[in-house]
Amino acid sequence: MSEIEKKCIKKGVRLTDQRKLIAKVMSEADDHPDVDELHKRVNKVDTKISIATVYRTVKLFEEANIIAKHDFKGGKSRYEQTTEEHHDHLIDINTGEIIEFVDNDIEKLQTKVAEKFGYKLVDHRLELYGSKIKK
Amino acid sequence: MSEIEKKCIKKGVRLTDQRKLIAKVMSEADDHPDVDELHKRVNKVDTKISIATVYRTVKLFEEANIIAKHDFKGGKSRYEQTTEEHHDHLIDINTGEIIEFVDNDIEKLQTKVAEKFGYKLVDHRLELYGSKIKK
DNA sequence: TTGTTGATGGATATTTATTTTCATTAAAAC
DNA sequence: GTTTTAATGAAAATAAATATCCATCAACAA
Repeated sequence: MSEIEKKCIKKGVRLTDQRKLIAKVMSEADDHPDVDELHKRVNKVDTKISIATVYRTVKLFEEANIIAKHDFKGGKSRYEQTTEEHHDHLIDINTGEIIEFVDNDIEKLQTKVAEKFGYKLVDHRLELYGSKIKK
Repeated sequence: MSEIEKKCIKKGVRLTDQRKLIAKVMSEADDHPDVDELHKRVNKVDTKISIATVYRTVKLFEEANIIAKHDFKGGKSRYEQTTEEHHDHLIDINTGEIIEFVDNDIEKLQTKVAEKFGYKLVDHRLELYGSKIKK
C-alpha cells in the first residue's frame, strides 16, 4: 500500500481504485508532475481514468494536506507528496527538472527579515532558477 | 515628465496621452498595482481609457523593461517600475501590502546553493508572506 | 447483500486574465 | 498640412487550466 493511501485511510478519505492508483503514482514519483503528466502516468496502468478524476483527486489530496501544490513560473500547477520537513526548490530552466534543498541559514534569515519589518513570517516561497554547468 | 515617460523616449516608445498617463500613475505608485487597480487610477483622470489599453501598455512597458511584472500567490499579475537594484518582496497576507527588501546574505547563499548542485543561478523568486505583529 | 452515499467518465461549461478585431482617431513622418 | 503608420475603445474572442453536469457505477456500512 502506498504512503499516500495510508494517509487517506488515516484521514478518512474514501478510497477508490482510481484514487489508489493516483496515490501510488504520486507516492512513487520523485519529481513534481503536473495534472497532465499525472494523467498520462495513471493511464499507462488504467486507460479509463479521466482527466476530471485526476483534477478532482489532486484537489482532494491537496485539501487533506496529503500532497502539496506548487505554482512555479510557467503555467500549470505541479504537485508532490507532502513531506515532513520543509524544503525549497531549484528548477532547471531548460528541462523543468526540480531539485529540492534546505538551507537553514536562509531559513533563519528570512524570519529575521520579516521580524525586522514587524511581521510574523507565515509562509514563504523560495525558488531558484538555474541552468546546469557543464563540466 | 514622469520617470517612465523619460524611459519611453529613450527607448523610442511612441507616446500617446494614454501612455503618458499610465506612465505617470505607475511612476507615482509606491505599491504594486494589478491591471485592474491601474485602470481605476488612470480612470480617475481620464475616464475614457479602456482596460484593453492598460493591458497593452503594461505589456509594452514590460517588454521594454520599463516596468516589472510579478506573479505573487493569489491570481493576477502585479506591476512596479523597474528598479536599478534587485530586491525581494514581503507580502502582508491580510492587506496585500508589499514591502521591498534586500538581504545580501540571502542573495549570496542562494548562489552558493545553486552552485552546490552544479547550477548557475539565472533567476530566483523569494517572497515572504507574513502578518503584522501588533504592538 | 443491499441500500445509501459518494465517485466516475466524458463532455461540456466556467473562469478569469489577457488578447484581438475592427472601425475610428491620433502621432509622427514627409 | 497631408500622409502614413500605429494606437485606441468597446466588445467580442481566446486560452488554458480547472470545475461541473448527469447518468452510471462502486465503496462501504448496516
